[in-house]
Amino acid sequence: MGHHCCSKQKVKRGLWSPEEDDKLVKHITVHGHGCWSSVPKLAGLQRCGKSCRLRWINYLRPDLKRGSFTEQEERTIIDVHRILGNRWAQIAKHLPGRTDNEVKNFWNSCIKKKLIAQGLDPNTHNLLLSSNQTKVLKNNINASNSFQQETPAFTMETSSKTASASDLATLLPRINIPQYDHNNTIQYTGGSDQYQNSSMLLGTQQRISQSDLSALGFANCSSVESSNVMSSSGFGTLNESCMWDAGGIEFPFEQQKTDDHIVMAPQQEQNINELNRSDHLQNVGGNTFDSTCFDFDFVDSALLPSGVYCNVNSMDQLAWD
DNA sequence: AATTCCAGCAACCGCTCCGAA
DNA sequence: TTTCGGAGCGGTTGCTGGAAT
Repeated sequence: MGHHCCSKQKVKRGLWSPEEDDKLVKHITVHGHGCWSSVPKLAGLQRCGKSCRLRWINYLRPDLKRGSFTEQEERTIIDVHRILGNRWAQIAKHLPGRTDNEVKNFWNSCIKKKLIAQGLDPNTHNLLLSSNQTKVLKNNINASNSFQQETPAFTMETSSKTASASDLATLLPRINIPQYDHNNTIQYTGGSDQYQNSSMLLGTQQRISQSDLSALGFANCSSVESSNVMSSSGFGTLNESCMWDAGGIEFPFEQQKTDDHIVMAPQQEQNINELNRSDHLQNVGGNTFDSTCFDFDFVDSALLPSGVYCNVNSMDQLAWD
């Protein structure tokens, strides 16, 4: 059974030969792909258009990055996946030179297992807290003042302790994403428990209370300093000058201006223009960026029509949507 | 050395979305 | 408004090569 598009044609399936690759590359280099369904005929291939498209996108495209994933890329995948779920194409957009197929395979073959080994649910990224696991976790914490998981997905630096952010994931509803106030400084607000707070709120700074931490078993941890916050993109730090430091997680800011595929809805464009005019987006975490290097697919879940970040985390927002 | 097992990866399948007619 | 075809996406399959027995 072939594809719908080629059910009437006699097409070859399975692995591509170097000769076929060569024909496809030559054809696309000279003519572009145009309509994929016509590519095989024009290129002299006994393949269906769909197969040609996949071969080009996943293997033959000249801008593909080869080799294994870096730690930075791995962190990015985990981080974006936590927000977007199995939307591999969207995730791949944060990794220049990587394809959705590549990311998906890497997730299934590597990251998923790593997360499970850390006691994390790869779907929700929350702790798999069976009573036994909770017990083990608490024992580990009590056994060492400096609790640190092996190869944690993220870390959250406190004044003296480092805890896996994933372990704190259940605190999510209590922790807030940073936002920009009228003075162009980042604030984060109290309680995202609900959407009534979701419009243009600029609340007071908060600490993660000792009781919150204790509830998770972090009995020996000091309460998290106000300068440490978790955003929709994971954990980060507000440095002394109130600049957001994503702790190496840079994906929203790495998007290059060459991303000419970005298409904004008129409302989004207006929002971004407003942000630019009011200099809301400036040199955050040492990464200078503007609207053209920002991933709108990613931020639109956190961007209100008013053009102001709200304190609804992206997961909430996605669920809301 | 032969066989089995398994992880990683490339490719396929089937579905949805979107735009044109 | 409906239909149809192309493109894109996520899930799944199956092949391959290396490790284990």
